[in-house]
Amino acid sequence: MKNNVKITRMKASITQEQLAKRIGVTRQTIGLIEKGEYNPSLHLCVAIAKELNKTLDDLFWEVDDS
Amino acid sequence: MKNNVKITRMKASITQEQLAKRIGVTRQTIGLIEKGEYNPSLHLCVAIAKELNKTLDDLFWEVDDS
DNA sequence: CTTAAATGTAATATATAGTTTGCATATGCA
DNA sequence: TGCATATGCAAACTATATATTACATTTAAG
Repeated sequence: MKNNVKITRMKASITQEQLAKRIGVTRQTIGLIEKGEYNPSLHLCVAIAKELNKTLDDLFWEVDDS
Repeated sequence: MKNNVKITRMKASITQEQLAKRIGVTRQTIGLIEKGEYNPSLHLCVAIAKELNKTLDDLFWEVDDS
């Protein structure tokens, strides 16, 4: 479950807590998603993408470690 | 939870059951996702997209009824 | 060296995604 | 008419995403 949430959030200069609050979810949930330890719901993925002005593909599609 | 799974699957000329089996999920799950009554996991969305040779955005991003 | 903010992590609880089974209905074909 | 395939639907069950609470760790600022 590798994804680009962490790097995108940091580029936007907001904290996990700020992102979580705007989406209506817990800080822990954001943390676990960024760590790749969660398999988030589509709803959540869409909410995160919209809040970060990205699309699903930007954040969650074929992400490679590099 | 509107999406393009049903129309894409039908264009590919496969049944719900075939798609489900290839993905490793139940027919009912595919049916409910197509009906928009489920909030599927990211894992599942990715599996469906790959099986249908589409991306997440193709199937699940800002889908409009028309 | 403190203090506060940001993040990691862990236990328990709750909501819901996904399974299993089974039956109903529609449609195409012999 | 009768049979097989594809889909809809519903109840009860299991697995897991997410919440809640709380504490530990890091880092920057005073």
